[in-house]
Amino acid sequence: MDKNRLTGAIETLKESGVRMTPQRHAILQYLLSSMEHPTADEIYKALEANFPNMSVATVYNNLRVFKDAGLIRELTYGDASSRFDANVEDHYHVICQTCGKITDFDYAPIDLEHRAAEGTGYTVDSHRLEFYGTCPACQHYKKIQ
Amino acid sequence: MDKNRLTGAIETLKESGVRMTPQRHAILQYLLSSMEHPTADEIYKALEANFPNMSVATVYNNLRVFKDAGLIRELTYGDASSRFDANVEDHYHVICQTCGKITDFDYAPIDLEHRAAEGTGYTVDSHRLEFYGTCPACQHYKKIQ
DNA sequence: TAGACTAATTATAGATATTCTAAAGTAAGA
DNA sequence: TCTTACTTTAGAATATCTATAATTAGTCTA
Repeated sequence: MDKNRLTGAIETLKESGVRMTPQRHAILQYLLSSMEHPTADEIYKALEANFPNMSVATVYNNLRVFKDAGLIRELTYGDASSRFDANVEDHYHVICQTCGKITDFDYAPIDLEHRAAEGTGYTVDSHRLEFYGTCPACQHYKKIQ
Repeated sequence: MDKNRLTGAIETLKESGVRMTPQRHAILQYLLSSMEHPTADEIYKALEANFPNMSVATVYNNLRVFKDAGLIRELTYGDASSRFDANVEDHYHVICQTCGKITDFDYAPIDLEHRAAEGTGYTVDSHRLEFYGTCPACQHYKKIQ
């Protein structure tokens, strides 16, 4: 993991008057090191061994704190639970419809917001674009079946 | 509502071996006549008067049946409950972040799926694009406040 | 460093959305 | 009409997430 991102994130939180606690540090570290866009429950389970007394509510509370501080993004898809992405740069996602894996797809943001605004009378300030298909692993699995 | 869409939908279901029941007919009719992208609960409440004994489970069951038959699409957003869209033609949505209203935005589909596939190794077969902002009514409301 | 103040964590209960189960009902073909 | 398999119903079960209250733990000040 990029150590600077963690220290930068801690710094950002400090500036917003958010205390650093062991649980917070661990959740943040896990999010920043993960490329897997984990759910709250996955984070909870991953840290359970090191924090046997940690409550699920703590995970949710802190995810909200991080989100409010602009450090992470919440992603909601068809499945029940939200996923969290520590990459807040502009990027799109490709999602495997077989296993649910989410992969980043870096691409220059499309320029359609003003057209959407014109076409509907809304003011538009952001957009979300996702691609659906099959990841390499699941393609392979389907082939050998 | 377009009567032909309803009869066409019933025909499609028949071909997939799905029986027509009064509840199914009502749910389908409601979906096809609604421009509001209703939630399961909204459908349930709307039909409660005519079907006092209908169960919520029936609404969910049938939405799944229709979805599997390709007659409707399920839309999931940040808020808790799914919305259902009987318009399965290619189109995008603009969503009001203040009141939750969802408006269709007809636009020629963007052509990025092959790039997403190249960039990630996935096979890509669909995409979803949404715009977020403020609807005309909420803009007005904010102005006069 | 001691004490006080405030924020964070924990455990638990609660809210909401959706699915499951088993029994009873019903559409549609023979 | 009869039969059979699919549907509906009611209610329980499950899952995710939030709210609450009590306890714990940082951090600030003297």
